[in-house]
Amino acid sequence: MKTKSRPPRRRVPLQDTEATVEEQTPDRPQSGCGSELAKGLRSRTSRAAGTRAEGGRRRQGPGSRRENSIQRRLESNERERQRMHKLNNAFQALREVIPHVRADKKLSKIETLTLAKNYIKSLTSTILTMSSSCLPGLEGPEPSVGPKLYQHYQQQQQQQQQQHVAGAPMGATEVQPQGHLQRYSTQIHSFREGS
DNA sequence: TAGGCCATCTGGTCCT
DNA sequence: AGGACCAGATGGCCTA
Repeated sequence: MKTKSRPPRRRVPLQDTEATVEEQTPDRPQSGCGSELAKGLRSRTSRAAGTRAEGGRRRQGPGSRRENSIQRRLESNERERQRMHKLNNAFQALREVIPHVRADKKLSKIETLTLAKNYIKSLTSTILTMSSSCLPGLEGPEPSVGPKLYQHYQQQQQQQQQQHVAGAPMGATEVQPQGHLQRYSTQIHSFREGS
């Protein structure tokens, strides 16, 4: 297990591999895995760009098909990195809202997901216990109770909207316990819309 | 040193 | 066609 976070690894571009040594983190030499293409590319390009005046092949300059292919690959790698960074940010955000015993120890991804699932279950159970009298038909801590709870919330929202349209004023001092649910609802809708 | 965790690259597949 | 997503491979870092 880890006790401290690591600095992000630096990528080593497939092109100009040798020229980018200074990009590497000092205590974190480059991962060799992704460099296979770079190695092959380096050896091949050095041949192509080298002193081979003899022989038939025209030198692969910028704009060639292979150069374009490599460029696309590099762009794809960059997008993939960004995607993984976003995923990791989401994991971090999740870690920060999950209570766990050892706050000094960073949760792994699998621990984060497992704890989050259990946390949601326990919260759902708590809600049901506290409000079972007001939410008929939602008794019991069953796995599918989350969607039911949300369904009930939606019904409540519709009723409130109807009342509002009918002119029934919402009490000015009325407590709004659905703040988080409201956000949850908005988020679900935005996910559905792909935003 | 082994094992766990992670970042990154890569090629395939799906989706828009 | 191009981007998003996914899973496998690889290798580095850290801890027990």
